[in-house]
Amino acid sequence: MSNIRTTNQNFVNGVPELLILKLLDEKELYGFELVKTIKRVSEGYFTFGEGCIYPILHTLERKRLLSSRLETVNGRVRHYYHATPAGHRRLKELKHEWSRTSASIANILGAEFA
Amino acid sequence: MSNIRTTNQNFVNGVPELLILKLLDEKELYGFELVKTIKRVSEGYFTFGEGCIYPILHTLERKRLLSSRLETVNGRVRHYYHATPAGHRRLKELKHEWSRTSASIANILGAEFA
DNA sequence: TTGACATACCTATAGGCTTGAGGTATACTC
DNA sequence: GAGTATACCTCAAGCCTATAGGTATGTCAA
Repeated sequence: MSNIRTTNQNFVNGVPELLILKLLDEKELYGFELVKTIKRVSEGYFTFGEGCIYPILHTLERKRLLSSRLETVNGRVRHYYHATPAGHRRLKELKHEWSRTSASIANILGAEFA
Repeated sequence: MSNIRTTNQNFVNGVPELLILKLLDEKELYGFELVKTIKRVSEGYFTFGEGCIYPILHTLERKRLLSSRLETVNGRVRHYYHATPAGHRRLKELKHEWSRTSASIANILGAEFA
């Protein structure tokens, strides 16, 4: 309500999880790369920091919606994540939920009730 | 993420404020009526309880985005709320924000990045 | 006349999610 | 040797919604 946020604004609740599952359902990415990818594919509109993304990755892995593997590149360790079949199903659910929510709001905003 | 909610689900952050401003920009409503109206116009999809709506009404009034008047009907007091010009402007902002967010998500969900 | 239910207002606690600010460590470049 | 980019991580604070209460009046049926 009182917006002290300087990066993202309203309506982003749940969006990080949706985007993470969407991107990792298609392609394996590591955390740092994912943070940048979300910014890039949204053309700078969504800026979810590492403090937002990393904990979600850990939670989703714990819930077996993501699987991960380690790879060392140039002396630095990368955690690559990928959606599991359960993660794929969860993505479908979230997309459906998003689509219903989005349609409801569009419907209300486009109508006159006076 | 871990959804313990039984009524609304994800993606509703900021939606109550948006809908309140939208409805009260068109027509004067009292709190209790507003709660039912949101449920009705969303065809039961959004169910924001009084514990969610009343505090937002108070905050928006304090910020001069809503004005109110009292009316006693059948011995019961009603607080009628209506959007002020500032509330109208805020609604325009939120609609724009919603539309940008919605478009960004639709764009990402509809594309392939693999 | 009592009890149940709807109306109409309100508050408070708890919980989830994002933000923002940190911290650690390696590699590369100037 | 300092600065910047990479790559991981955690934590406190803040915001918002959900849920569960509480108060009080009016109506209607038993």
